[in-house]
Amino acid sequence: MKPKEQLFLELRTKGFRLTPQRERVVDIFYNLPEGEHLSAEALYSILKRETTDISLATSYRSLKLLASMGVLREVDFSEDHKQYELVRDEETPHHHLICITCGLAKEFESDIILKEALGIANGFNFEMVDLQMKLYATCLPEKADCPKRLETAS
Amino acid sequence: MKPKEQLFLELRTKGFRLTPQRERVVDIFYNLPEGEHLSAEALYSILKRETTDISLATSYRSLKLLASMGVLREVDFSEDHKQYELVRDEETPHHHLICITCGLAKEFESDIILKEALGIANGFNFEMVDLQMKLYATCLPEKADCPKRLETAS
DNA sequence: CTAGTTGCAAAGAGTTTGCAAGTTG
DNA sequence: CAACTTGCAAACTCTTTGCAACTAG
Repeated sequence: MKPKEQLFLELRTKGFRLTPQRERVVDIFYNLPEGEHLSAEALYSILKRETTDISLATSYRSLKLLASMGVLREVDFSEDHKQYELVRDEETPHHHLICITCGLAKEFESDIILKEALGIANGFNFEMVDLQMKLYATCLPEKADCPKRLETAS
Repeated sequence: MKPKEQLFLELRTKGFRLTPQRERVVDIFYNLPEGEHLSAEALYSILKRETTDISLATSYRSLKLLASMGVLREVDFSEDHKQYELVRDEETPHHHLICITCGLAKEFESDIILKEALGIANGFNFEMVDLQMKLYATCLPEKADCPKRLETAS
């Protein structure tokens, strides 16, 4: 992703201000392991936990702002919470495998799917803008790398 | 999809009752062109328009009930409204191409995508349960079969 | 300084639920 | 009739917003 300094400059250029809250929000996302996502609530509680004074409203506002600047992307697989992830520059569209047992979401990419999707959009006379696939699954009993699975397996 | 009579029988078997409201809801979905979806609000206003006395709450409740029986499926591409579609029996997982200009959703299937998804789930040691792909797109200027596009095109 | 930002609490949108009255089987 | 459903309105959840106090540049 773009260096933080560049992002901060971009903020100012657009007439926005670099507040401590925004700085921390950016930090959190830049340090988030690739493939992880945060909701406004989750972001809020992380920030609360680590001294940073922030309100839930500001958490929501920062996410919206950063998403509108193309720094974050809204992804929606947890039904009721919108989640946000960092947009990384090298990136090709990626998809999510969501464990219906524990809710864990893993990312993956696929050229085959991408190519097929482009072709399909074309066939409908549409131009593809974004692609999101959600693959709901349960982990197999033998290889239980899903924490919840171990609990429920009797 | 399964014959209405069978569905009604199934209702009774499970201790549910066949109320006029439920009967109409089922009718509406059975007569809906393949690939169309309804939200609770939309269903409610269709039913209101055509004499059937129904409340919004019952509209929500019927959708939930029918979804829990596997008659309807929840699909979520319009951000804020949950939509429901009829589950048709012959069906393979299908996907949605969503026009970001007018919101129109077209359905499509793809063996290639299905096969790829199965393989990927397997690679993660997961068993695929459901697959939903959302392909966001705009229609191409030359072939504007999207109503809104014509308006906005200056 | 002054325009942008924050926190708070109130307002909104979509959905669910408690309850008394009404229906189905 | 008894159990299930309905309509209504109130409650809930997630998110947005108005406003006065605050702050970055």
